[in-house]
This record gives sequence, C-alpha cells and structure tokens, in this order.
Amino acid sequence: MKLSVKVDYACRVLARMARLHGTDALAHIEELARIESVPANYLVQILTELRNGGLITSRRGKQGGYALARAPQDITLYDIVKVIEGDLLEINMASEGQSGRRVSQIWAEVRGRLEILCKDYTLDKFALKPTDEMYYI
Amino acid sequence: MKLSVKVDYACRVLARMARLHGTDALAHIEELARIESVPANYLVQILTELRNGGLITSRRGKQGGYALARAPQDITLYDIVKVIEGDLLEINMASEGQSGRRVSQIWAEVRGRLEILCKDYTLDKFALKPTDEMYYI
DNA sequence: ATCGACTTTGACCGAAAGCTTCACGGGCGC
DNA sequence: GCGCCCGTGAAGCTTTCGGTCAAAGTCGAT
Repeated sequence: MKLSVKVDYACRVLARMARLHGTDALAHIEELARIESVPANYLVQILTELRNGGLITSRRGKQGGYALARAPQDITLYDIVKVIEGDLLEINMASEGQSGRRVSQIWAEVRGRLEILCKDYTLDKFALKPTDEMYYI
Repeated sequence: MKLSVKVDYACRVLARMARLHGTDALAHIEELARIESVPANYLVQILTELRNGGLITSRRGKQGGYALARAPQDITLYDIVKVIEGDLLEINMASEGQSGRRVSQIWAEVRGRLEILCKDYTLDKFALKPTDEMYYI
C-alpha cells in the first residue's frame, strides 16, 4: 500500500497552482515541471487527468496555461486521489473464502473513515510552509 | 492505492485461525487454503512472513500446524499490514520540488491518523459474521 | 530407526502496473 | 501564417505482484 509517485506529483503541482490562485497568472507546464521537479512529458498526462476530473482548467495557445477550477479551500486531498487513482484504498471484491465477506466489510469501513479523514485536508493547507506545529487531532 | 491480495489473504487466514483460538487445534495449510480459497503454495509464504512477524507460531512434524501467537484481541489490522506490507501508506521520501516537503508532511500526518484508526480493528472482530450493523464512528 | 506428514527455504516466471519518453496533432494570439 | 503552448496516444522500460515449483529440513508416530 504505497502512495504512487503520480499522486505525489499531482499534489505538488496543485500546491504550486494554489499559490497562484487569486492572481490572473496561469501556470505553464515547463515552469511547473522545473519548479516541482516533475518530468514535463509525464506532467502533461497528469494535468490532463486533473482537467478531466474537473480540478483545474486549461487554456491553449499563446498565453495559455493552467489554473485551479475552484478555490483551494474547495479542493481536498480526497478529490485529488479520487481523480488520479480512482479510489482511495481499492478493495478486492469477490470476497472469497469463509472469511472473505467479513474481511471486505472491515476494509470497506476503514476506507470510509479514511475518506472522511482525507476530506479534511484542503489545498490551501498545501500552500503553507512546512511546520512542525502539526499534531494529530 | 489498492489493497494487495496478499494482505487480503493474510486477513482471511488469520480470521480463520482466530476462530480456532482457545481450542488446542492447529490449523493446517491445506485446510486453510481450501476453506479460505487461497493458493496453497502462495499461502506458505504468507504464513512464513506472519510467523517471522511474530503474529503466529508453527509446529512441525506430524500433528504440526499453525496457531495465533497471542489472543485475537491483541492482534490488530495495523499489525497485519505492518508485517505483510512493511508500511501502511508508504510515502515517497526525498521531498523534491518546491512543495515536496509540505506534501510529504501532510501525507505523513494522514498515515499517522490511519495507523491509529487501524489499531482499532482487532482480530476478534474478524471472527464475527458479517453484519450491516456497523457504522462509522 | 525409519517413514511419512508437514514445514521451511529459495529460486523462478508470467503478467500487470507504474513511470517515462517520444512524436505528432490542434487551438490561440500576434 | 507563424510561433507558442496545450492535447493525445502510443510505445518502451522497469519494478512489483501473484503464483508455481522443487528440494531440503523436522518432527512425531509406529
């Protein structure tokens, strides 16, 4: 159960774009790739998925670029993972074996609680500088 | 971020063994494989890992078999994942790019909360029949 | 002692997923 | 029309995962 690099990239890039929110500046692929250390060619695909997922908007041509589709405080970690990975904690359906159903049920409950947890983390929190003042609630 | 089949198998098998806890019966590989629909040859590896992780004990020879190393209520979902996967929610260290550190920090916090959450699910809960009386807390 | 059942270990392999790169098509502003 | 930047799809490489196989080690029963 490891966090994919793709999600990591997406979070970093969105964090960068969150800082640009409010201004009318657009983010450019090359710039994002350089600042956040993401392979540009890979980033294109990620941005496309984020756009199809409704998290960002794009504009083509000269003076084109990317921007958040809505305010940073309206975009959660849950949204990001949902768009990129499709599912937080994908569970093996089928539920085979004598204990299959019960195990699936428990994991589904864990997923539910994890989703609620992830919805607490909005994108504006990503724009802040790292602190060690963060504790578990 | 999908739950591996391996963890699923481990949970199912441990659930089965939890039901045997208290009796002096031992679980056998072929029996476990059949009842929980896990490939026997694969199950061998999983049981070995669980034993090395201290969750179960084994006894060789005729009338050998496997049993839980401690009471079901002392084995949590967290323990299982830790032994099998090594880490709940493995995070990409390195923290590259301008937002890398901050993103890593947030995910680390999510992991911490997820760990706490998983420690609530003990193995004795796995032995119960599936119910729909379970709600999120 | 020896036989047989079971565990233990390690090597191996095919398939799938993940990460990355390349090449080319398409819209927008000047 | 030209340059710039986004858009799309496909192909390659690497790693992980799920599963198999073979051979050796261990112990209990007889």
